[in-house]
Amino acid sequence: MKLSSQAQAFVLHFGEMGSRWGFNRTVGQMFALLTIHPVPLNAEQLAQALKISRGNVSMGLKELQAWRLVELQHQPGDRKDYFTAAGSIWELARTVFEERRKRELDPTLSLLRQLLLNEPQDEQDAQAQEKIQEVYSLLELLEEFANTLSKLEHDDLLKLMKLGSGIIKLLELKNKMSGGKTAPD
Amino acid sequence: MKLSSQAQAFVLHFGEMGSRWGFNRTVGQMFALLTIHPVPLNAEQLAQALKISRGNVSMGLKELQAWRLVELQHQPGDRKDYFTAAGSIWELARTVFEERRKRELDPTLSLLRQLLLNEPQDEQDAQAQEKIQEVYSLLELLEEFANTLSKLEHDDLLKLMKLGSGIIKLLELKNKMSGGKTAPD
DNA sequence: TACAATTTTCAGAAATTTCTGAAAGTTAAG
DNA sequence: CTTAACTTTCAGAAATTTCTGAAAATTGTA
Repeated sequence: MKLSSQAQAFVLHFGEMGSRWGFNRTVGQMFALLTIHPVPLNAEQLAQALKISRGNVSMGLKELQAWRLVELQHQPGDRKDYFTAAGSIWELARTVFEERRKRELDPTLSLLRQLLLNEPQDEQDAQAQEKIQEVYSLLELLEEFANTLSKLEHDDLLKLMKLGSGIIKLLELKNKMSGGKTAPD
Repeated sequence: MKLSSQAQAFVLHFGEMGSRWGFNRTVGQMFALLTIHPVPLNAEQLAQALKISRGNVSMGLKELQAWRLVELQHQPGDRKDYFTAAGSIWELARTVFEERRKRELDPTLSLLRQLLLNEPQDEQDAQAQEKIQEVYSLLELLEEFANTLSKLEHDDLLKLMKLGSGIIKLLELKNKMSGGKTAPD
């Protein structure tokens, strides 16, 4: 398990970025390594390549599985578990996007929904309630939009992302066609 | 500085979510409080309301200013600095979105660009290079898309986000207009 | 200029997160 | 059933992050 210098730099960087993306350094490194490495790796190999303990690898793999980012495989005649990144780069990106939406948006939506059920007790509460409603509406819209993007076919998503400022023209176009009313769901 | 029970819950929750959104607990709480509170607050009030030290408030405010999420104000005849959330909920959301793009995407794009300059030294390097190129292309596209969204007028953004699955029809429409050809569904 | 009000800094303390490695658990094969 | 190969767990150690509070710096006012 000798890493090419390119792979090495890639792996270390994803370790450092890890915390910004929702996991810790070693989990980030493991994910990067499994993504860039052409063939599946077992826990021993991961531990050796990243110079971390066997136990740490086990915990990291558990987390990556919870994120649905890695896939377990078996090699005939070998009892060890082998792992690879779960799918293409695009599929991985989608998965990260979806998991982050779940972790970053859902708990907040759920709490705010809860708070909005309470009857405001006084003027102060009522003011807070208003703000909470605003935040809730925005996050809900964001969640739905993220959902829509998640469900798009690869081709459509690509097209959309490549539109650039052309997106404005398209929105105008739509306005003309439908006379200004928003699409049904 | 007594918080309504609603505000209390809101603030505590944003503290807990803080780390997922890129800041720590107290910074998250401070942001939530400044967002939900109807009038500007000074450092002393923040410290008291959140039961944290004055020094911690100072550091937190510095960070929130780096994120461009709070605004400094002065009250006539009072030497203290007063702070509020920088703009409406929508403006704040945009700012968080942009800052996170900067922190989560830019450093990686920059590293990958760097790596792609290196001539692969061997077969292994070449394989890694290919993966790196794939990741780079995707993140670059994502960055551009995020940029496009950032620059949209509020109205257009709202329209886009509300499109739901209508977005597919719009993409088809665009296809027809520009003579592109893809099989209809 | 001197002073008092306020903010910032930062060394060390406290809290939290991550990591290790030995022990316990699991599983396939004989 | 037994054993050996492997994986998981988890208590405590190590590393990292966050927080405090006293001292230093800054700033407006007289």
